[in-house]
Amino acid sequence: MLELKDLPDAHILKKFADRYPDADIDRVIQFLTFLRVATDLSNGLDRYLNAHALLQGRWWVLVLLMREDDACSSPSKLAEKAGVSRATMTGLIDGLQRDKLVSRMVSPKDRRQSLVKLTSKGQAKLDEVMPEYYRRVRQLMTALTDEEGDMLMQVLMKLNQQAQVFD
Amino acid sequence: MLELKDLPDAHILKKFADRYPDADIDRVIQFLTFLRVATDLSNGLDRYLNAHALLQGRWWVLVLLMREDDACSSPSKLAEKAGVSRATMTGLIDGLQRDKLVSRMVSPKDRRQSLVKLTSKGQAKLDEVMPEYYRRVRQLMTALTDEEGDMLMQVLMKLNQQAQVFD
DNA sequence: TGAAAATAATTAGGAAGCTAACTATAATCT
DNA sequence: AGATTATAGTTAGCTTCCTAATTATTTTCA
Repeated sequence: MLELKDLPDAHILKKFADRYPDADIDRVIQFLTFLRVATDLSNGLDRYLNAHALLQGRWWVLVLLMREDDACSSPSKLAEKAGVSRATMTGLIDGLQRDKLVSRMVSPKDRRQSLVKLTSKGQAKLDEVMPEYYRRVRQLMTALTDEEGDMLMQVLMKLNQQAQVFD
Repeated sequence: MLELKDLPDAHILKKFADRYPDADIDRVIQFLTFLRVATDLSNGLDRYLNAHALLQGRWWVLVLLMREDDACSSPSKLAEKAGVSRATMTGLIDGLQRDKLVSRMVSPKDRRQSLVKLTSKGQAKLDEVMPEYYRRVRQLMTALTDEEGDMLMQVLMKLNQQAQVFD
């Protein structure tokens, strides 16, 4: 997306502002910086997970399964909770099953449905990854004061309410 | 990643906190909410661009080219500015060239290098997409007060300085 | 009851991202 | 000058995401 270091200089900004008078430079920079910082943090998380032979999408499925009392869910529920399509969830579960971190069986109650279950190997993988993950998130977020943290949440909620502006 | 609507309830949080005592719930929620809102906004931008037969990666290459005085750059410079690998940039340029939005030629000065140039069709595509893009970004970001906008940038810079916590 | 509609999961095909390996060219350094 | 090293770009093979189409099963309702 955008490297923070090379935000456009005044000369370039003028060129864009002349051609596109609706541009609000400060707000565009806020928007792009927001996306860029989030992308960088997401990539950082991926690097950490990768060192444990996991990736963000698959890791999140394990976390969602651990949330369940019986460590069990269905692909469509997981897809909805993870915010991805059911087709994507099929692929994530395929990979996890290949690595034996989850098991898949047909639901006895509804033969259309699968039941995905966290295996003991999957739980062990979480136990390997989560403590250090939590320590690093704490380290990251304590860069913010409590007030900044609260403000950030408030701002995120406001932006979330505007999520349909692009539709 | 995480649906804002189904953040874990107290019962689940206790389960995780018991097993992983280093978890700092509030900060984890801040972190995950940040990634989720950014993902949703990025997907919104993609939906908008998609309606104009563009996608975020390709669109950004066009924007970077328009920033140049001669509408011209090389794949590796573009990759660095866009924050993607050179291999990814090759693919983005392939797609743009197929749609005749950019042209590619070998540099006469250094035969290893390519020169990528925004075509008039590419500029026309930007002129089609950018005004409405700027209006929507303005609409999105004016949900924040000026103070909130300033605070957001300050927070983003702080988080950016911590980008190496996952290494 | 039996046809139509809805639901769950998958497959197919494509985009955008990555690393690692490869080719071609240019620069450097004995 | 010639061998080595560095640089620019691409290719190959992988993951993660998407939409649209397909298959199997269940539900609905005429």
